[in-house]
Amino acid sequence: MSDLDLIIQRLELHGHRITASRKRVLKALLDAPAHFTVDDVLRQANDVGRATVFRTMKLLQDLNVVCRVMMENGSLHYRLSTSGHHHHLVCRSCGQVADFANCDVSSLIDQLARSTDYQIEGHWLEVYGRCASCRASEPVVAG
Amino acid sequence: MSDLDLIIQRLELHGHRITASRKRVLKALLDAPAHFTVDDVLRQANDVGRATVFRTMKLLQDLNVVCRVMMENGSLHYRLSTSGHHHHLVCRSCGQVADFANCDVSSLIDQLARSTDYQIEGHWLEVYGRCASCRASEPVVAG
DNA sequence: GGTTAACTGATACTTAGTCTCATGTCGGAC
DNA sequence: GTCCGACATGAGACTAAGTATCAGTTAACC
Repeated sequence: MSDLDLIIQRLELHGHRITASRKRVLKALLDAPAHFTVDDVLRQANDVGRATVFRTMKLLQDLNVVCRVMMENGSLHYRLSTSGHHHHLVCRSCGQVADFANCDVSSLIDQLARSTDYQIEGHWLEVYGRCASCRASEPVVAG
Repeated sequence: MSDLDLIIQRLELHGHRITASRKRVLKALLDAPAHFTVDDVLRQANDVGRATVFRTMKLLQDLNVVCRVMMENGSLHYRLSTSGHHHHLVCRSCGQVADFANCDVSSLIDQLARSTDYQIEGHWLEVYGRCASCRASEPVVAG
């Protein structure tokens, strides 16, 4: 079963219709590079209306088909979502994104819950750095 | 020395001019509640131009006078910045924001650096939950 | 094939922020 | 004290990202 079929199945399972526009958006996503903007999808699936692309992206977020990556400049990118809860490690130089799921924030969370009297229910973590290949090609400035 | 004077000093120190518009923006910030949007500042300092308010807010970010808080709905709020590096704990019910600086993400960072071959240079963490008073007034639904 | 609720797309609108450029003004030099 | 240039301002046009509206279309179930 292809990735496309799997996503379609998930849509059906949640009572959403499989329409031509949705299929076109899905194909655009699956053909896209590792991360992309809504605008990239609009250009790729250029016969699908703007509003529909936005609606579809939101739907796919709700179904955990895609997730959002906050780039360091504040712009939002999207990415096919592999696992459930995970975070992103974004390369400042080339923009490459790596996922990580071993999110060891739980001890911090426990500590916070005790010290602040908040009941902690969620968190959003993005990590920025430079990937191996960028480090190799742009040697660190002596300091 | 007042908070206003301290900020003005910091502006001067970095070679920025102290203008009437900047002072009006600063007063609006200091009078504002714990967190606010650029729009709130615009309304408060309503004789200062839109572009100037945005420019001033950016300048104050660069000088670490204010910091940005990402609300869970994706909208950006601002907040007078107390310490240096810190994170926010946002109440989902009332929007109250608490700072925390004991950011114990370093072990996670070390772990990530080893496993991913990225050189980690920064991170952005926001934590969401419910504050003590909201928990008291809205008892948890049985489940 | 008919029905209908869900979906679509054109378009107008909103929000958040940037760009441009003519005009204004801070503050150091004299 | 006033001169002057670089810095700052504000009006308004523009951009980007997303939402709202609504008449028309269509998938899915019978």
